[in-house]
Amino acid sequence: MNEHDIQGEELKVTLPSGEQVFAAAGDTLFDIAARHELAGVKTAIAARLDGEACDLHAPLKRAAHLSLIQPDDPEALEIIRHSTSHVMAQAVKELYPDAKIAQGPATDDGFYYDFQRAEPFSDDDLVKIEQRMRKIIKKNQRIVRHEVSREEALALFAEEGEPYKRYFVETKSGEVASYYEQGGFRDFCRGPHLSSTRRIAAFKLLSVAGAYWLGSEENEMLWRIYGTAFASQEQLDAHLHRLEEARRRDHRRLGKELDLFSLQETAGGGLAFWHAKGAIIRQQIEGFLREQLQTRGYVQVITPHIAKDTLFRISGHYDFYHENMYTLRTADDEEFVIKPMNCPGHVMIYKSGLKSYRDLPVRMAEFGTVYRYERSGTLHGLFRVRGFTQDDAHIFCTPDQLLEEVDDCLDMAETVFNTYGFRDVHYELSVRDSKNTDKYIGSDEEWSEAESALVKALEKRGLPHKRFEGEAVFYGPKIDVKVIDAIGRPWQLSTIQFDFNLPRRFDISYVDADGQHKAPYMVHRAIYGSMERFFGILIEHFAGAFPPWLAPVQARILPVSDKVSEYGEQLLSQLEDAGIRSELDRRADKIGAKIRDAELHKIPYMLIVGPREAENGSVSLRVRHDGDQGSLPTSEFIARAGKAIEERSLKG
RNA sequence: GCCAAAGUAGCUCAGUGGUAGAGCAGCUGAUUCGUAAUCAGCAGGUCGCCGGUUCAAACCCGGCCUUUGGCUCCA
Repeated sequence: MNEHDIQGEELKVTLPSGEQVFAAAGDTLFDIAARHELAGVKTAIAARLDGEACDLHAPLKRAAHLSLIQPDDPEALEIIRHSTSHVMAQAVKELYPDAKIAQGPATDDGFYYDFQRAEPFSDDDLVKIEQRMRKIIKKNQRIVRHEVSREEALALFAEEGEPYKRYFVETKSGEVASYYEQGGFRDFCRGPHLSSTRRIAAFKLLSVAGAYWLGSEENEMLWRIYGTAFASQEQLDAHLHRLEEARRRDHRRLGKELDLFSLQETAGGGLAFWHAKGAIIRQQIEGFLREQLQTRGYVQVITPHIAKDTLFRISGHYDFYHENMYTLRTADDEEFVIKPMNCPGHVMIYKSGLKSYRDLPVRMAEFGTVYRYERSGTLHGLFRVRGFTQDDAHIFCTPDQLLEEVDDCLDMAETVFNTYGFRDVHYELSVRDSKNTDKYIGSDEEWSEAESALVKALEKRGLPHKRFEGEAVFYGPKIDVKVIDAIGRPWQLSTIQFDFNLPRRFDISYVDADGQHKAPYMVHRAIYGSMERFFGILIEHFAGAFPPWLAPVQARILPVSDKVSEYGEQLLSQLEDAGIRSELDRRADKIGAKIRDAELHKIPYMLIVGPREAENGSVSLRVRHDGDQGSLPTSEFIARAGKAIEERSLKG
């Protein structure tokens, strides 16, 4: 901030090796690095001063630690992408001078830039813009940072006719505004950036979409162009390959192909129909969790789907959740609400009798189906629906039971995720904004007690977590759990969430050892979250190739010819008796075709039978993806498959 | 909800104003076959819906419905 003109002054620079050298103030970081022959000067994307990324050609202003950011550094990607977005904006301005630039940040997996323009951008335009970008990159234009006063920046963008940029200068700039320039294109930007356009090694424009200015529906809609960039063509190709892989695994596509579920236009959007095969999977994932509930001391309850508005007026949902709720009016003019949440119902059950401290903790679970109105544009396969079933539970406990309860929730989540093969799990702790405690319900004591239970439970289990200040909802702190699927995508599944609001609103209590009525702590927790969404995630995680315990059809018998069809029928009933979900391929196809069909249906066990097997009561086992396993007695196969199913193992 | 794109057989998709097509799946028949596609035949469509233009519309125009990609992650 207060860097005075210190041109020429000798400043101490600490190199990554620990060596300390002197450099003149005003020397560029690149020159200093080059002079002292820092490793990778030529390949560096940017520099790092005291840990903070900055331009390679930024002038040295103070004594600092200096290091270089290389292309494989995670920070490098953000810089590469941000610079690519500027080049894209430059290309757009060159091709379509009437376009106004809005904003163009790097994102998690690429970048975008928003433009205002009378005409939308077409796919053909994207191709043209890409070509122009390549030209700009080839020209090796220097990307130069300028620092000017706020007023100069305002004047500059006024002159360029860029109202959106002016808005950003007005709202975001301090006394000094920085802008970057390359090839005559100027963009108000904090940086850092690449030193020249040539440094962009690999990029691709992906799509165009409408996006509201500042994300608000009140505002006009701008055109957003999405793209991505990487440090090398290989990395870009790998990324595009991942996108392709994600498309291949798309649960909407697999759901149709494997006859698992559908969404019916006639019934309305966002309502899932679980077909027979999908329903089998649902029963398995639900049954697994019910076993967990059983062993972990939960009670399982069932609450009504609709309730009088009164219930949701008490809970407060009627007021702050009204626009997401479906309501009904009866002939005798009573209002009913289709439940958007299970918690009020569970609180009513808790409240239905006097509770002693000896009754706590009460762990109340329900696969509760809720309906929430979502705007049509937000619906997305099974991931965003209007009707879904939560594996919901509410724990009512005393303050000294908190830690153990949170710990058990984490333990349950871990057990469950292991079973599905989610090895990589992230924990996120959201706490209140300590500077602004007014907007939260609950006492300071409750908040700190709850937070400490969450933190201690995580620490006790040795689970690293990220902490988000001010991210808690108004009624309590929470832990969100994210899992990483088979192709590296994160999904937020579980949540463990304190609620200081509902116990107050419903005025629930327990009688403590001292005879006093006290308010219990209340914790919401879900492991899968929504059964629909979790199902969608599982379909994509397994690419439809479910492990034996989940597979709707676990084994398919493939007779080599109808000479052994009788043996096939006999085998089918034998397997069914053993509790293995099986099918018999009675078609007159050749064995290769039957195998192909079974593989495409992703059936875990294929049992090929011919005269040899019929002779001695055996099967020739073929395991999905792994191929021929040779012959074995039927009883042995039943034992093997039975074990894999019983143990819920991921492999056959 | 808003913006863009799309909607043709169960599925994937051709079809730019003149008799609606292919592959796969399905059915029938032949083949009786040993680890990812045997051959032949048959059947299958109000071209999302409603209206308009035209001698004539899957195709052009308008409206609606649905789906898809998006809708402030540091300027």
